[in-house]
Amino acid sequence: MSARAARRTRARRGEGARLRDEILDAGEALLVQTGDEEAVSMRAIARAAGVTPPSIYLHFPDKATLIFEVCERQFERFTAHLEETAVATGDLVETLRLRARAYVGFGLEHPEHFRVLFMARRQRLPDGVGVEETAGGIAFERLVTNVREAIEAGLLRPDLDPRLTALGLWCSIHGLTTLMLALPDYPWPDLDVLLDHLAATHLHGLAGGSEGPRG
Amino acid sequence: MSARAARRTRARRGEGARLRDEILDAGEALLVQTGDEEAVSMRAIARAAGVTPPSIYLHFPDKATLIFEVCERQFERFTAHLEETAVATGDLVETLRLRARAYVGFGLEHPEHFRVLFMARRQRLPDGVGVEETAGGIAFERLVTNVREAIEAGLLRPDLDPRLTALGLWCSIHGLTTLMLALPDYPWPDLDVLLDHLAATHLHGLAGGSEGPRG
DNA sequence: TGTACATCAGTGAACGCGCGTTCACTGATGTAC
DNA sequence: TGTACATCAGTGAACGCGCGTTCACTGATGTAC
Repeated sequence: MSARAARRTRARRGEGARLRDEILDAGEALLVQTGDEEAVSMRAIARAAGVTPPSIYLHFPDKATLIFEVCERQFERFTAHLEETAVATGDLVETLRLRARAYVGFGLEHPEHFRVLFMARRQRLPDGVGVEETAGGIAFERLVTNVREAIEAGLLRPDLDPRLTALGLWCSIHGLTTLMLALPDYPWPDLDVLLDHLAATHLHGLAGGSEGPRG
Repeated sequence: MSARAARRTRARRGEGARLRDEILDAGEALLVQTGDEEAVSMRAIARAAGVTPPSIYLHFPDKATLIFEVCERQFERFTAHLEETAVATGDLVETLRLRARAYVGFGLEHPEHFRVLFMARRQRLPDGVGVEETAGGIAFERLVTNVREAIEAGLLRPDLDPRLTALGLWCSIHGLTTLMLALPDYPWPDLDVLLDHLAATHLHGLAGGSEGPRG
């Protein structure tokens, strides 16, 4: 049951960077397979990549940098997954629902990836990099835009602040996902029932038209 | 800067259980001080308690059990904090708001405690213990009751399912807390603004009366 | 067409470390007679 | 009032382990002449 990969054929001259990708792949695979961030050691990664530990240092200065890059990749995959799903409809509110479903779905299907992205000790940003430039920041801006368009189209109340409203949606969906991951023993209702309830809660509060709020 | 405690005076006969509490205290303190669950080793706990590592085994069979008990204590403290806050008013909806504020407040003030409670690898339940019997389960039942009473008092729509509604509230508040902890670099709006927005979103959707939902 | 040499992608062995846990023990405290 | 002894709350040294990282090296690949 060793996780040792097939014997690697050594890269040819000028192709040294090939191992770099293989190391990232191995780190990612280990994260998912073991489901344990602590189990992802330099030695385990080297083993999985079919290489000796010192080889990793030809491509990464230390473990922290390696793990950070593995997470970055994951985040890009996550946001790509969200965007793929979100463009599938022209209905702005329906798009919001699909976005929510995709978010929860990713979390439940890739719990360890999700954990690394959002439940890690602290999301480190490299110096000089603003939140707006990160994959996560960009994805959130798309959600803000989605909400703003829904407001402008009259689907949501005109007095809403798009950013605040997007944050509120994010909180609900993120909370649902993390709670389901953290407390798997809880007798959760059916996911569709939960999402429908959240959608109804938000929409009946946010929806424009004659049945608006008293205030 | 050693974390070694003052030299302990040995417990008298029959008072051996004293060290048990001191060990739990030390574990808890370490968790908060270092802010790192991995830094809480048996040796570090022994050091902080002013005792040698083997002494711990007089009171706990292994590390997993010790850490589990530290977390249990934390959870009880957390729920006690929630209940203290929640009984401070007779207004049911206001009580819900206070509950939310207390929840977020606890998370932001005790990030490591909160992390251990909800962001740990997997919340383990001892065999034969149901969720309803845990401190967390009991606290959630109180929230359900709070919501049910608000519905019965006509403060929330009569067609709402109390449990589902309580879950929805929990998701929003828990999501807000975990996101603020996970992404401290994000330019978060003022907490009061956020909570007011979430309250408005939920209330305008959940509130009973003439402006109810179309469905 | 051959050969000396530089470069490059790795290897193998070792470092010092802190970890969870075990084992045989010590020495103060209390009790029986 | 004294003393032998059981009990109890710990101690000190050691175990085997996997970790991140370093260091000197090897040997295949390509290049200059």
